[in-house]
Amino acid sequence: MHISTVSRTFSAPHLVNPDTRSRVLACAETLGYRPNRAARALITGRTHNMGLIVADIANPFFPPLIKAAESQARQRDYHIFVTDTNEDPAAEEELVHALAKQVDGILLCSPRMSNSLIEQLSREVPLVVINRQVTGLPSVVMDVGQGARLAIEHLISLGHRDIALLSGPRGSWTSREIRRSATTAARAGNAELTVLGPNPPTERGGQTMAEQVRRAEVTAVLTYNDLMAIGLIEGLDSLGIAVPAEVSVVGIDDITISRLTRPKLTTVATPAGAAGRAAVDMLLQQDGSWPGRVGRGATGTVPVDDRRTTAQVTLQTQLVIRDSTGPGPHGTADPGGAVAPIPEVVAS
Amino acid sequence: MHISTVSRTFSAPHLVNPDTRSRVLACAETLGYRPNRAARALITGRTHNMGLIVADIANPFFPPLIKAAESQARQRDYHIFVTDTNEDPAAEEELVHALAKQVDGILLCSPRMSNSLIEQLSREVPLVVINRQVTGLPSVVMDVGQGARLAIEHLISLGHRDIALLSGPRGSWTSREIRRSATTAARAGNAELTVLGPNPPTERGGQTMAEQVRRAEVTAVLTYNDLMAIGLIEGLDSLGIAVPAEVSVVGIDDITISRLTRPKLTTVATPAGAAGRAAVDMLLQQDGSWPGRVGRGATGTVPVDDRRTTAQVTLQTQLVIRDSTGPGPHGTADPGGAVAPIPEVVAS
DNA sequence: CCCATAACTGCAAAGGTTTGCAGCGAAGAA
DNA sequence: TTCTTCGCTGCAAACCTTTGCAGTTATGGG
Repeated sequence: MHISTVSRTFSAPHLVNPDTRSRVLACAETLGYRPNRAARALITGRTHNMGLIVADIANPFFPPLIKAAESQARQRDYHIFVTDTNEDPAAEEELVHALAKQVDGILLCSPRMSNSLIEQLSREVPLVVINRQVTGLPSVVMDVGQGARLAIEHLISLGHRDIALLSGPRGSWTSREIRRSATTAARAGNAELTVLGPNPPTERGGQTMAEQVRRAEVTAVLTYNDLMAIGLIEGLDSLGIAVPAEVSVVGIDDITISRLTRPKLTTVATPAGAAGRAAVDMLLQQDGSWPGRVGRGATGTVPVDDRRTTAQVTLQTQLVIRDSTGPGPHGTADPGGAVAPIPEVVAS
Repeated sequence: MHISTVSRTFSAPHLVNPDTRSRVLACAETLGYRPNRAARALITGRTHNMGLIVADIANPFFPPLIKAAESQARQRDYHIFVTDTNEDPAAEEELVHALAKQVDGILLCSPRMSNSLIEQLSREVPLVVINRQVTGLPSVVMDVGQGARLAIEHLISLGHRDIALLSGPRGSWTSREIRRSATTAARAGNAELTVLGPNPPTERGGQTMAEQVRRAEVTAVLTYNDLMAIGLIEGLDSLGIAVPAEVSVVGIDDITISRLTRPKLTTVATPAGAAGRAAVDMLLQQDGSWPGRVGRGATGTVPVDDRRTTAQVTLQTQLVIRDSTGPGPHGTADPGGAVAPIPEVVAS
């Protein structure tokens, strides 16, 4: 019995006689043999792994995305390797290089690198970016612009005119998007928007800004994410400022705990799970157009414009009104009841 | 210039003439060449990757452990691939197999598999188990037994005599440990311990148990982890039962949010970061005794007793008293002030 | 009975790197 | 000068699969 027969029993079972096949399998069983995926990858050019690089695994925003991506990948017979960059752009680049040859593609989630660096890296390994738009690269973004607009409009309808925005980390596309959208929404509603930041996107980041929020003399705050909102509420609390009685706070993400803190957080829900699934599928689709075992191997790169599709998926967001927002100093402009839920929608 | 020279430039720079070396480097730069780690692994038998399998990445207990392990590994020039099993033992086994040939070893964190399966798998790839003890395998455990004892003693000192334990998932070594220790501690203090479970180790798992906790007519509850404690408090709240006025609740883990909920959670702090670092180091140490490129390759397995060291690291835990525990119906037996902090200690 | 076809199986090259061994020239020692 | 030694580089095998091609045997049609 030849090695190639063994190989075929595992990778193309229909090509081998059922008898032989079961003999091989029995033998493999007793020997504890399993095909070496690394060696297989060497020749097929397909590892059946994909990488997922996130900024901070401890941020509760990511786990649902990760889990959704993992289960989607599993269905497609792929495995996902997750790694964490500690919000460090340099670590991001290094990880892409390290993963490049061990995976068939990488999901870049909320990358902090520059656009040009991302484009450059995309010539080395297929990339899909999440929460960012890079020309020529497939991406899935959650429409935080719309979410920020809804949040600001909600605050304005509650009678708030002096609003602060706690922006996110430098290099975050999402943060820029929120800022842009919040600014225009505030202007449209005759409200003043004070931007405070950039800040680390963590609970601590929000907590330490409480003092500055007080000094800014605003009656409402929109934060880059829920973690900062929760931290801010905590910080305001220890300054003796009540939420929402004196200051209203809106977060973004709708992480699990935002339902568990007191007051429960008003926030913009982002469809993290859907984003993870969509990103996996986009990567798999793009992957088909990459050189498998053909091409120049290790040094083989692909001209950016050769890509079949550079689809952009946009996922809708949705305002969830809970207890951290209340009427502003000028009284409520309208009752501000619960906003009709907006269905999760995929556009391209 | 020969390929082997290029190879040496990257893997053994001191063996090549500085001039040649820089010429190679320059050339590699312009060509965008980087050594193919998969191919290298094929021959050296070392991938410089390690796997980390956790039960549920969305459980805030894991991220600090993951991050600590990652940074420790990075210092040792290793990368960590994290994967999630959704609390599913079958997924655990499958992942070990999938990872086996792509990593130099695997960290099994809170595995739900049977001991015998773990031992069997350990013949295929080096394994270190976290939060579990498996004979013959290196492991790092947090002393939750001690933690549970401290928690029960704390409750008893507050005057509680009827205490419930919300146990964790089936197959969890930690849960058995907690139960064992809590039982003896309760008996020693003349308290009655009612065990309720097994339960999914999530917020929902705690929330849905509120009704049963009420029926059990206890005045205090120890839960398998913080997530369940938070869920339980939520559930009791919606039943109109006040914490800690009517029922005291103690969690285990001291996850970040336990400081942010109201009331702030009394809990047993576990040194997750230290555990992650210790596990990485143990794996690296064990790794030295494994057959690299020698041995029978794909089918090569190692007799369990050939292991150099089967060290067991135990990390101390610590009770953190916050606001979710208060005096029981019989009054406080002692003032129950803050317990002196126990330093993080590594024993073997 | 012969030929075409089908169903398997064996052969060998390829994929990118590492590494023991041998070769080569230069420098130093005798 | 001749012999060692040293520093560097080239050669080729090996790692474990996959896969196109060719070979073998059995089967069915003419």
